[in-house]
Amino acid sequence: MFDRRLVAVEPKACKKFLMLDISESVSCRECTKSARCFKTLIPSELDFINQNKTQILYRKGENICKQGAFASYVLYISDGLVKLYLDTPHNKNINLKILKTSEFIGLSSIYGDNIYNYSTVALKDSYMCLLEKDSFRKLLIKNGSFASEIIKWYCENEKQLFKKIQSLGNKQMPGRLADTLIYLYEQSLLEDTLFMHLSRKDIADFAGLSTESTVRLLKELKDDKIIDLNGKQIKILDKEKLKEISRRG
Amino acid sequence: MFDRRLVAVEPKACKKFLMLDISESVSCRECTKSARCFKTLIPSELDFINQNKTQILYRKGENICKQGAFASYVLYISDGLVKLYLDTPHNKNINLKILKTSEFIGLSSIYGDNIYNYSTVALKDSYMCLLEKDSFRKLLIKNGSFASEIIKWYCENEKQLFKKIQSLGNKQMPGRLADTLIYLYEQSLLEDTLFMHLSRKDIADFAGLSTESTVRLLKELKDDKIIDLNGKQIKILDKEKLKEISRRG
DNA sequence: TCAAATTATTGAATAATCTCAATGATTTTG
DNA sequence: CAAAATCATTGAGATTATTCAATAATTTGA
Repeated sequence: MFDRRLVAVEPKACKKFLMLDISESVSCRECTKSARCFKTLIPSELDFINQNKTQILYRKGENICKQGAFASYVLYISDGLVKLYLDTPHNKNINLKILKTSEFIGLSSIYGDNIYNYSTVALKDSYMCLLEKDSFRKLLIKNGSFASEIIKWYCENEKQLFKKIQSLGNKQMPGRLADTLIYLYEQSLLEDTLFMHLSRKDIADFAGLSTESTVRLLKELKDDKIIDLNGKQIKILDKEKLKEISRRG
Repeated sequence: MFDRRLVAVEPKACKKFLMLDISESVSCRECTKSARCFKTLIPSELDFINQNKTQILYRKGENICKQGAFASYVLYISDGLVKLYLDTPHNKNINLKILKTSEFIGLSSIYGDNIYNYSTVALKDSYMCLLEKDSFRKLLIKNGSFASEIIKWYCENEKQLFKKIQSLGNKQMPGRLADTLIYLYEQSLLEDTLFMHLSRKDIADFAGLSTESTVRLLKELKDDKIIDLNGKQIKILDKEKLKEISRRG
């Protein structure tokens, strides 16, 4: 899976700590978890990235990046599960995405304000590669195919954000929750422990609802046999009906 | 400004018609309205774009692209003013952006689904360059600096969308309207006729409110001497207070 | 393992926002 | 220019969604 030769530093010193890579990490050439865009790189370019990266383990619950913080790296999930969200005061965040192995975090810091525009937190222990922004930038300029793959990512990303805006902007509670459940369910197909890592508040923050409203609606959906609730585990029994609810708004 | 050698075709035949370019349009090499990214192109690349573009005039009120429609071109505003919005049923759209001269429309169709993910409408008569997607793609691959400039655009774009999500997702009416007014006011500094082209419903659709709520809140802001209303014209008298309202949500 | 802390659930009251309907103002069109 | 159409404004009532408070269930940590 990933390089296991990692050692925890001061495991009891504080609740949230980093595991530092004290060994040679997997080189980019041999990495089996590489994103599609890396396929466009020639070996010397891969080596170049390899020389400008660090591997780190983030523990479950740790913030990987924090909205507003100085963005020194582009992060790449070499193996993990991450929640991406917009930070707001009053403990009412907006969850945007679940990120899984082989996805980037903080791409926009390459050319943006040099700060992260969102926060991310590890939903389970996650191994990350930290790539230097400068190196990344150099590669983009040198290799148009690589840059094109990044642009492809942005196209998809934009589409997702539009969907979110549509959902928040003119759907009512049932539609918003349906959108959320459909999204999370699809993610859970790729990462079957997903729901075990999500609280009701997490789901509420995805849908832009209060936790209480979310709980009530989930119960209704259960009573209508559209979903099945079993503790944190959620299963969709009638996806068509959910989609219909999503459509109606 | 732009090439005036344009002739209306069948001006009385239908309310909405295109003016077709029956002359040589301004070549990309000489164009003074070019986006920053075009500066990264060498003359032969500019000529290449030039050979693969068409110029068209869209009349005020005409749809330039329609969400869900087949996306054959990337559009570039050579001179104009455009509203970008998400189409929804029940006549309740979400306005996302005001686009002005030198901005792109439909960039994401380059690598996305081959359909537009949003609609755009000309707020005033607008001259557009239609660029072939294929040519655009070829340039991206060939010229990493060009691609990097496009990525820069995406970074900024993403930031704006996050802002929108924050606003819709956890601000109440006053905060959402304040965000909208601040945004539109800044745009109006660059295009002073802007407000004359916007109805109350347009403003409401930017803020994600009903038209009636928008009207009521605008009146309150006027009574509090935070803005000045004069028909369609809106002026901000106390930007700090508006920002405070935006912050409070 | 047990107590403390956190998370989930439920109901009732409250607040936010929208819809509908009516009227006035402005713009468009023949 | 006058009628028609569209847009702006206002109030009242209905709807949607949140908050607060209380309790139950689950998880965490010593």
